[in-house]
Amino acid sequence: MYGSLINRLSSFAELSREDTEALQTLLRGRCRVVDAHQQLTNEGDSFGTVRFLVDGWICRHKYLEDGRCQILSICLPGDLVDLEGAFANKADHCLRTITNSVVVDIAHSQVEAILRSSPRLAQALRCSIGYQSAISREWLLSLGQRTARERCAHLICELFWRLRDIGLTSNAAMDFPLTQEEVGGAIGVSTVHANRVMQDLRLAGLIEQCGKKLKVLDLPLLERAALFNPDFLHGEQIVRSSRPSAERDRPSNLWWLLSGAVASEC
Amino acid sequence: MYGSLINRLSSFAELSREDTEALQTLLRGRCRVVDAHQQLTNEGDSFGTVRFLVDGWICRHKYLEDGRCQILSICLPGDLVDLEGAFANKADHCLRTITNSVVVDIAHSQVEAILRSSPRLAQALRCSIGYQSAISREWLLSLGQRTARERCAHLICELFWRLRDIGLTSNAAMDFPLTQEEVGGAIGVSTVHANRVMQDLRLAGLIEQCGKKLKVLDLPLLERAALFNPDFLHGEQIVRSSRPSAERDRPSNLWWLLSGAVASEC
DNA sequence: CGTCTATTTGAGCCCCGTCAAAGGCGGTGG
DNA sequence: CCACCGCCTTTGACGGGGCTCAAATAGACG
Repeated sequence: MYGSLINRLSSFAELSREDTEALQTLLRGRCRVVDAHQQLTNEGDSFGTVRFLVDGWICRHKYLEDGRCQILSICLPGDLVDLEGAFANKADHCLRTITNSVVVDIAHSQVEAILRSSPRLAQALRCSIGYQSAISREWLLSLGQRTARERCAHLICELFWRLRDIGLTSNAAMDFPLTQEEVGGAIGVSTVHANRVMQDLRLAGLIEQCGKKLKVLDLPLLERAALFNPDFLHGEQIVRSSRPSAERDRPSNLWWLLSGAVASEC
Repeated sequence: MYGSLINRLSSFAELSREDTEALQTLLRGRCRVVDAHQQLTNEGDSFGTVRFLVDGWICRHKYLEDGRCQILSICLPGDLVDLEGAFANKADHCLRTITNSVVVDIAHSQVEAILRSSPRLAQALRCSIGYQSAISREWLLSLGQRTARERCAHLICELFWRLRDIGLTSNAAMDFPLTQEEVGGAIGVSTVHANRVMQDLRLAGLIEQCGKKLKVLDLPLLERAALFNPDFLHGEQIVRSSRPSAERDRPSNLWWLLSGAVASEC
């Protein structure tokens, strides 16, 4: 049940048996099932809890006053959804399920308890924040500089790698529950144009779609069409595997400093 | 000398006399002057220090392999530039000065010391992170949904409000050192089109430019042309003024929790 | 006063948005 | 099992926003 969540966090830090068990205890019985296409959060809501996405796809999006809507990011199983809660009090954007989803809302005090008990989980969450902001920067680059075709290819590459990292691909096949309207909202083009671009990628033999499934027929070519740099998703993991454990647990970065400052008040 | 920095941080938390003095002591004699258009950081650099922008304008930007380049954000005096250092080990983007600038590189240990001494400074930095990611989300919305004219107007509004918040406007006038190439890089259009759009705003009587100065002739109209929502920049400040101090200093959010977890290791 | 950079202007083209309508496909009810 | 309905996908035509190439003008600086 929590496999993808554990997988995701494990890719950021080597979780011990106690860590995963503590996580499972925390989540057990708290899961909430939400139907597809449900609004989870609205602009102006305050962050009361931390939210884990255990299963399903969710998107964060933001409206212009005239109704235009941009998807800011797509959350996959294992993602921590309300990271902004750490740095702001009110949401400036919305949250909506794409598929049927399983989410867990956890009171801050409980996350606090479990994080206190495991520096490795704290490390995993820290990496998760860095990971998601790296993706945001890549989306800025996409929306500003890539063509619609490149953006679409890039989105598919990103989702493919992210799903692969959490074990949700089988060979070259993956779930792809996004409607073309959602693809358009993510890559900043109209629904009609999203359709034409997806068609183009199919006709070029790069991908194949059947229902809500997508198969990557030629990953190298797709990545070339996307100007995709696979490293951008794996900055954290790379660090993980290239450094001895002791050093990795004591990163010389701001996180520690700011943490220390706050901790001094306790 | 450090006025804008103190101003900026003061807008996020009520700094005491000791806080500002400690900041000044930390910065005194460490300032480094950098010419305009200098590369400060390259992709792949590791984050060794925390960096404050004391004076000047800096931009963060990211390249596509074929040379296309998108500006991710613009840093103004008082901004903390290397926030990513808290969440990643290597930079996935670059840093370049727009104007002559004054920056301070501070070793992590020293920031740690000063933050330990002041929870209010830690609060200010936390808000700074939230502030900057709110701006990033707005840029995503801009690049994805606004037209070039709206994006350009929005950029000007954003910079105007941000400069005003740190006391760097006089009435409706502000510095505007961006070349049209940089404007284009920020709003995701070609230099030529950035020129036409700026001209359009001038002809519409919304702004006036003279050298590196820009005057907002009709702020309400400019904001309408930008679909600008002034709240988006002031989420943190609003919280600040609408809550009693005691409660504000003890935000019930993730920041504390993650901090606590790391602190438990010390 | 010459040089370099930034701004401006024009022409032509193509990417992509809009509008409109025609399939496809799954689900629901009879 | 079929008919119907709503949602999603697909297709076409047309117009406009924005890109490219190219060249002229204006400023900044030594």
